[in-house]
Amino acid sequence: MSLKDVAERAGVSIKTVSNVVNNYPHITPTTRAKVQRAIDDLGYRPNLTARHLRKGRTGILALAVPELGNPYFAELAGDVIDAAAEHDYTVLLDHTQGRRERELLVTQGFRARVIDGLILNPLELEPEDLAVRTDDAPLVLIGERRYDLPYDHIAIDNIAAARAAVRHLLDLGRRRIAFLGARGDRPSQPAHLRLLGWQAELAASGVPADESLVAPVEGWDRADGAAAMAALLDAGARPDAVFAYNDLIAIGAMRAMSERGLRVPEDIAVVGFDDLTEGRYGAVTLTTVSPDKRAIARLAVESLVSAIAGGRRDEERTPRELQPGFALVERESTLGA
Amino acid sequence: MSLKDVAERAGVSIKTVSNVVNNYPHITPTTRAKVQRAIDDLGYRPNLTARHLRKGRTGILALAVPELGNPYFAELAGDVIDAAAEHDYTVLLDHTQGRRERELLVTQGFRARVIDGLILNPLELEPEDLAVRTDDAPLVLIGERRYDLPYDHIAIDNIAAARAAVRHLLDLGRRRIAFLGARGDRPSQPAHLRLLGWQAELAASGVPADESLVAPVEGWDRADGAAAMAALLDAGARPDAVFAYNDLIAIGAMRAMSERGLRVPEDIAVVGFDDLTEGRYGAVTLTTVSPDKRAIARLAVESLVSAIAGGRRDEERTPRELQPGFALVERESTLGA
DNA sequence: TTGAAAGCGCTAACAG
DNA sequence: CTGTTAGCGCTTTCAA
Repeated sequence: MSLKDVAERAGVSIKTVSNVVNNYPHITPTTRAKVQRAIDDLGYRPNLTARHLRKGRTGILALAVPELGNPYFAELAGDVIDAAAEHDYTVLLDHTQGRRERELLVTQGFRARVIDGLILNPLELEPEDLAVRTDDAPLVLIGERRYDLPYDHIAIDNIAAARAAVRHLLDLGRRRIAFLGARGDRPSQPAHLRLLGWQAELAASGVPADESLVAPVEGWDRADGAAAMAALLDAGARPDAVFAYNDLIAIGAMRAMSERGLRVPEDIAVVGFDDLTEGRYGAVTLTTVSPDKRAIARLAVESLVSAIAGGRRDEERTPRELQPGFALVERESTLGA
Repeated sequence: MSLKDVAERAGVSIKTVSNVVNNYPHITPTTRAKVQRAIDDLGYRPNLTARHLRKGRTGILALAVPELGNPYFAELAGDVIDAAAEHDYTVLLDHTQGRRERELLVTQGFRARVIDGLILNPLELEPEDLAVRTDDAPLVLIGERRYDLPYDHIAIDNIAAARAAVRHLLDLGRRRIAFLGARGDRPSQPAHLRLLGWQAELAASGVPADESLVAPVEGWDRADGAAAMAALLDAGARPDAVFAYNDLIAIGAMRAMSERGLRVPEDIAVVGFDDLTEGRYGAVTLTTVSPDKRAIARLAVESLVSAIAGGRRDEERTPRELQPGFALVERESTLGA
């Protein structure tokens, strides 16, 4: 069933039907009614694929995040879907599992021209991977990592956010503040900025940064946090506070502490990062850095939509560094019940 | 850039290029090399939209879940994406917020013909909404609700699963077992089967089903669980166990208990449903019914893919009721540390 | 083994 | 205000 069928049934031309379907204004009410009638009778629905082929746009954006099992990305994805809907775009979701080859595949546009643009949160992708990108769909980057490439990048000020977290712990009188979430193998990678913030705030307060309090993690989930905390404690470290790369790691760490009979915050105060809903419902609610996810989603979508509409090629654009706000949310894991 | 450009550059016809791109076997190596060279030089990528228009299929499935913020659906979505990828399909994700009109919109195919099929987890949709469905993309239903309509339905045996949970509590000697997650306004709705299971298992054991231990919820998140538990306790109920509709409600309920100084499981044992990773990292780990999410995802995708391939119209199909397995995972919230 | 040509369903000129 | 026509880029008969 196509425009043609409707046209035949209504006794008009294809163009007229198209006009009705697209709400083209100058149509006599009689014609419109006649056509509408045929549309209803036949149950006609326009074929968007054909429309897209013709217009060169599909109305689909892709969002690629490392892992939907991480509530931060799930919540963000929901916000992106909502923001995209406001611009009449729908969202195709990918998860890369934080693996470089998957991230690479996504940026190289393996959906060639079914998407109009891509929002990517890279974890392992290297600048050179992005530099040789050939796909011409607009790309917007989100997340902690910065690439000095001609793509808009949306992320909160991670260093400032980390400093605020550490500042809060220092203000509470804690001095032996551990950082959970370094990557031993590649020190410059994802958690870099938050680690820098930790160092900077300690330095600014004249508190020595004890490297034995920096714990590496294997991944970014609760199990990794629990393992890292256990390793830290087993190695004999005695922190009085923990700043975790994210809430999941913080939650895993708290579990490890409770298994060892350590109390939060009396023995060890904990601050996380992401403000997951999950952190508000533990036995001890979690103090955390709360990035403005809605703003991140909105800015990413707006950036992409304008790039698509503008039809500018990436190389011709001046990339923007957009920084939504964040807030430190103080809860029981630092303040007590 | 199109096949035409490549053809011109290679000095062959469009068809030949198409053959190369599609790995059509009977091509002389010389020709293939020549064409491949042109493809590489030009950086040609096939336009999937055009291919789809021609073939009548898009290679995109849609998955519509109530809420990505609920980790159960986020985890399930990840599994569906993986299962779809095995069949060379990609997934377009929607969230309906459990609102009937959004669910309706999705089933009526507002993405008309950009998707080849739809997997839907309805919450509020009524049978009559589905009965008048006109969109002809195959549909597969997942989740607790059953509709007697010609669509495959994939869900674990909710009554049996609920009974196993209640059985476990009874075996531990609990007798005043509350059910958290009824919907006061519409008793027949989503949580129906699990409530039935609660009733059935109590009846089978000769334990009276105390209706004052059935607590309604406003929604399905942690806050709803906390509110329901608080209301139950404030009303003077003194359960010695709680079976929650899902893990989020159970987690919220445990938070409400801990705020009142009640201990889990000493004072009240708790069983949830969904087996979220989150439940394994609280101060008290959560006993829960663990549905086989991977199997649900796999079956849903396979059902859809075969319906698409078969080209059968819904009315002609014999709907199947597929039941993946589940397991009761016993943890601290019923067994203690 | 390769080429020519038709057509998937739609929109956008351009006419009338 | 409405009709005709030419493609968007691809696959697919049908020939050569």
